[in-house]
Amino acid sequence: MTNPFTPSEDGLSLVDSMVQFSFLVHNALNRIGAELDLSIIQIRLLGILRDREPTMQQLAQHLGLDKSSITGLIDRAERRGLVERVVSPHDKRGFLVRLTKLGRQLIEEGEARIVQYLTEMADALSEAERSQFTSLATRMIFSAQPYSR
Amino acid sequence: MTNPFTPSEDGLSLVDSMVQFSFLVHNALNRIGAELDLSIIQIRLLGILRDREPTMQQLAQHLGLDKSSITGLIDRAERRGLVERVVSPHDKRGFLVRLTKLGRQLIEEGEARIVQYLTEMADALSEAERSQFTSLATRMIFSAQPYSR
DNA sequence: TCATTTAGTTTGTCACACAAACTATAATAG
DNA sequence: CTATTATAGTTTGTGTGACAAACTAAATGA
Repeated sequence: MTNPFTPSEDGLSLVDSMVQFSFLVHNALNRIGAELDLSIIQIRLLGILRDREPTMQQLAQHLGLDKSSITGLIDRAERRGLVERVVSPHDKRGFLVRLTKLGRQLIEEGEARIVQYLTEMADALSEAERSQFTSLATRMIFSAQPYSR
Repeated sequence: MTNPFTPSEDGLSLVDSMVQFSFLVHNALNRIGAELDLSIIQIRLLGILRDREPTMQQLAQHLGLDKSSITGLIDRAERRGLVERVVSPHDKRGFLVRLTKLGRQLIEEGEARIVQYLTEMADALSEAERSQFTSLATRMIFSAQPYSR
């Protein structure tokens, strides 16, 4: 195996290409987020809220985080006016978390930039190759074991 | 565009598949790292050191971090005995950063597990499809603009 | 009604990232 | 060959993000 964590000049192995591709996309999300003052976890948060109004609990599950992490995440987003806690109609202990107008604008702008950048990135491929890639990646995504050991 | 930040059940768009694939790999690195008490940034650090003895400066560039972040990163790794600072022979201000035996063992074990998991993930594809994927991903990697705006 | 879950917060701890100010050495200009 | 400037790295201060354990208040249910 060649070192998968540093760019070598050519001829990547399968694993190298998977890792480096992942970092490439991840770094792009990072930088695009930074332009809008959003971290990756905040992008994911707002992305989830785009079409959902989950409880804190459900957010924790969606994001794979501890509930105590969600408190802080929502606190900061709420302080910035991106999100609001709405007391749950059927459970006075809980909240529903909802995007504000500002939050919606921000995530829409962010997603637009992400789509643009990633689409440009995929311009290196032909149309046929792009759907090839989509199909191969999708198959790995849906067959992947939720890593355990 | 469908929401790229939450798994939908099927028919991913190109951008969705890129983002989700990236998260899938990233999460795997995270969890595998956690088994060995390594963060992703530490995995990258040790990975770089596998075949290099860079200065702090050069590490900052490799990792795309501020030099002050490197100080802390190396401090923690050194405290754990994974890495050592060696005074640079030609510049008494600087250091070379070097893997210790323990550090080398750890990154080798980590990389082995990463290779294993990602290889399994790619088992969803045939041999021909795997090289397809490698080639497509590699082309995107090497043609990617270092995102600017 | 009393005991137990459940939802979320608080507190404390740590990693990571940055920027600005700082120290010490190196390099360069006069 | 000194005086200035640049460079390498650390320190300090700030903020985000993550976790675990202890806690509060509401809901459930025996």
